[in-house]
Amino acid sequence: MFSKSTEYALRAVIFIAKWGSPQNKISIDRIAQAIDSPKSFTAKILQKLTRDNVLISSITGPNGGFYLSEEAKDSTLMKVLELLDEDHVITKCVLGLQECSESNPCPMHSRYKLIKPQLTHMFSNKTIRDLVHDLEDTNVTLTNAITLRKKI
Amino acid sequence: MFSKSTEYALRAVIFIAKWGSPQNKISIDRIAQAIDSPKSFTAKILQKLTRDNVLISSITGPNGGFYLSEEAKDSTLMKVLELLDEDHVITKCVLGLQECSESNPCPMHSRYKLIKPQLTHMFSNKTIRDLVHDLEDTNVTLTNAITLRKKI
DNA sequence: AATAATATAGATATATTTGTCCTTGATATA
DNA sequence: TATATCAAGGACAAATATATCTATATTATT
Repeated sequence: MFSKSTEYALRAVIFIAKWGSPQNKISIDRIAQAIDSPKSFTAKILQKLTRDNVLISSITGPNGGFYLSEEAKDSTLMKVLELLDEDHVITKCVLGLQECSESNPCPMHSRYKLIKPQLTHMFSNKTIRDLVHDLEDTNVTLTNAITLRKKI
Repeated sequence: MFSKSTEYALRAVIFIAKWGSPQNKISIDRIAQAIDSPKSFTAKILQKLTRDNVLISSITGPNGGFYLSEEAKDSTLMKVLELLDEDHVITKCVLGLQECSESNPCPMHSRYKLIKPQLTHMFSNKTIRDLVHDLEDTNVTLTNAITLRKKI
């Protein structure tokens, strides 16, 4: 559904939000290992998400790394999609028509219009803080188990 | 959501099913113009869908072209996704984890599992015949109006 | 049999995505 | 102030997706 860039970004943001804080920043090495993504490529993606410190914050130097401010944790994962210009994956016509709408519908429009809001809702109705909180007492994962096994 | 290849394929199959028959085959020129897609590229994609005449049938030579047999019209659009190996767009983990499952869920799993079956259903609960029939008396489109305007 | 119209197939070109590497800049700490 | 540790940024490389072009095979019609 999403590009690899976006998949990495979503996983990274959740990981950073869960384990990072201004007092405990997370290095790109740790992030890439945790979410099983190519390090340098992930670094590039995170750069887009740190622009203007809207979502992710970063600090260089020793004990530097990435974290989310408490304010940033009020954002939703939809913010990630927007910053990467990938929200169109959800919002655009499934048949790729540029002007698909209620008055000029594609053959799938009447059906997809019932699903689209659910996808939007899925990424926008919970703050990152809530999402991470939900995860605290579950066995949820962000890593490919198959990769973990290789590393062991 | 889908690749351009898949978007073109879905639009093409619907168009061919609506206007084509063994007695009235549709040329690639007409298809590409109707669905607003690059001709040669679309031809390549249709080749994949004509393998073994599973979905689209084709005949070379004068008055040749593409059509769907009555049997093929019993298929669903899910068949297009399968033939192009794009059903994973719907079925795979939204965060890109290879082993995301009920027992090893990603943070979005519990939410996406409610939507995934609806997406599958959307592409598999109606035959292409039914879909085309639904379209007969509606103002549904398969073309980018903006492109139409350019051509006029 | 010749011709024209069609899809098929292969080669190539272009654009985009994904990925790596190396240098630079920033900063905490010794 | 020197050094080590971190992200930022730029250049490049590889893989994949998208697109075009040309030649070939098939077939209906003349």
